[in-house]
Amino acid sequence: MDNQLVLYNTLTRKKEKFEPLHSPFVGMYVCGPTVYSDVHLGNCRTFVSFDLIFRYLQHLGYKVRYVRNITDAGHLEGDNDEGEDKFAKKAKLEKLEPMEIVQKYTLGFHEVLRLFNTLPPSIEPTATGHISEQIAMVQRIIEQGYAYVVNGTVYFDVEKYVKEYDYTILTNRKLEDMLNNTRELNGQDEKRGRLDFALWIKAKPEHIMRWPSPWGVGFPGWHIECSAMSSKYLGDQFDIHGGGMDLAATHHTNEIAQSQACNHTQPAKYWMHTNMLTVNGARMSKSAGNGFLPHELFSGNHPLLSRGYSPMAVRFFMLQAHYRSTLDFSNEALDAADKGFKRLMNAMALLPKLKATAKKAAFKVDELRQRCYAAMNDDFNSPVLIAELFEAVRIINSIHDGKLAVDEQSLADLKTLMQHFVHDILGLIDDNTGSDDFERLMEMIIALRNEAKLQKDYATSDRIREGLSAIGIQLKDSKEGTLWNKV
RNA sequence: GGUCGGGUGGCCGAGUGGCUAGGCAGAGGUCUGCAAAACCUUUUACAGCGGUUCGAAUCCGCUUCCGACCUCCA
Repeated sequence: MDNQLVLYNTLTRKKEKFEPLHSPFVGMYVCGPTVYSDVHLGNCRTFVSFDLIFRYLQHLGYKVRYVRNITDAGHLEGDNDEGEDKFAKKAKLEKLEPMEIVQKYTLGFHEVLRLFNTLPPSIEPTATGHISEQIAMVQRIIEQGYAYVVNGTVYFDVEKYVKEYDYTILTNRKLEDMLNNTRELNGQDEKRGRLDFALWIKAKPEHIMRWPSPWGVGFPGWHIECSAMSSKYLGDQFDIHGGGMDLAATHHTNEIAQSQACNHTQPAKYWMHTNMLTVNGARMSKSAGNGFLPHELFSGNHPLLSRGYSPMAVRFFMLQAHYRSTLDFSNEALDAADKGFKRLMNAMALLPKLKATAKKAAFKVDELRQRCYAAMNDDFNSPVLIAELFEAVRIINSIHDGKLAVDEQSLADLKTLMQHFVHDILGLIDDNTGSDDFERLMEMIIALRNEAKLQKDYATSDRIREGLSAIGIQLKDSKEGTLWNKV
């Protein structure tokens, strides 16, 4: 754990040395999806980014407890706690029970993240499974004097809170500005302050998802679930709290307020926020309707897409940008990433075939490894890491071509390096290989072609090559024999 | 309107004061029966203007354009 990892902390707006509260244990909480519709790609980017972080922390030897919630209750349409319940609305549309909606989209979410080769979190708690914890937390906030009850709904008292705590610590906004910019609430306003938000909401008669509470039948507010579940599984104070940047201003600001009011501690030491995925420069979002669904991207079945891209190519594409930068989506950019990814995977496939050729290698694996760690230690800079790995690709290809000397130890080190950084940390695997039968079939075809070549029957050998090319299989002749890969 | 973050070569995307990532695309070469792949070499940059400095893509100021948040979204 003696490493130089630094990460950007939204709380302080600068990079800080990573020092866990209770090393080697690390607690990390990431805000998960609200499962009332298909995950779109922007969501996936956030989860891929935190997967990279999770993987790297584990690689460094930390014992990470990664908690990522499933929001399956309490999230309302629109603002001001007066909108319709998202699950109830969707349930009506699809003529299903709200929990059927939850189940359907939770399964879909898991399937997509599996395709992206993200590791499952250590704990994946649901909001509906933690109603009593949320009620207890609301109760405690009331006891501490930071919340009030109006007609069965409990509101957080921001005005009281700001007297003792910094409400805008995460975004550095000025409170007056926020007050001036908050829209007037139309009609039946129960809140005392314009910035107050609901911790527990009284259920209207038609509301389906409802639970009894000390304040009557209702359901939890959107922000309280994360505070309740993070403190349950990670303690009142833990190391990393993450989520998309769009959550910082409202959701995370309110989470901090709730936890401070309840426990009088800042819940997380480091707050990490991932940037947005954009399409033609504009944020990909559910409401803008410019989002792709993952399966549309994989199949290419979308007006904005010229073809489909494999999940691993898309993961690679995402990791080629830093998690705090916006990433713009286009066919051109995806094509470029796809080719680069295949180049990397071809080198990975070549690696086991390499043999030591000399007593001393003509390159230094140690220096390369150090640069790889330096990249990741600098706030998980995967694009720089990938640039270093392409140096390794060049080395691997040159060894294979017989143009670069390598000794046993360097070769072994190179293999370990690639295994660690490509597979374990970046989480990239070749998703385009064939089955064993397919491999044997290709061996046979290549043998037939080589026989034809030996007999200078180029008409036949070219026919085989072109025929394979037409079905997307590329042959690569070299001194070591003929290799193939899917294009 | 307020707050914040950006504008890097044909495209994507790193890089915070000098040693000018990387991928894709383009050009030339080596290899090859030819090709592909691979390898080598190579062309296009730091929005504009001014300032600080021996030296700035990198720091400061102004201008301009774009985006995010402030309202559900990762």
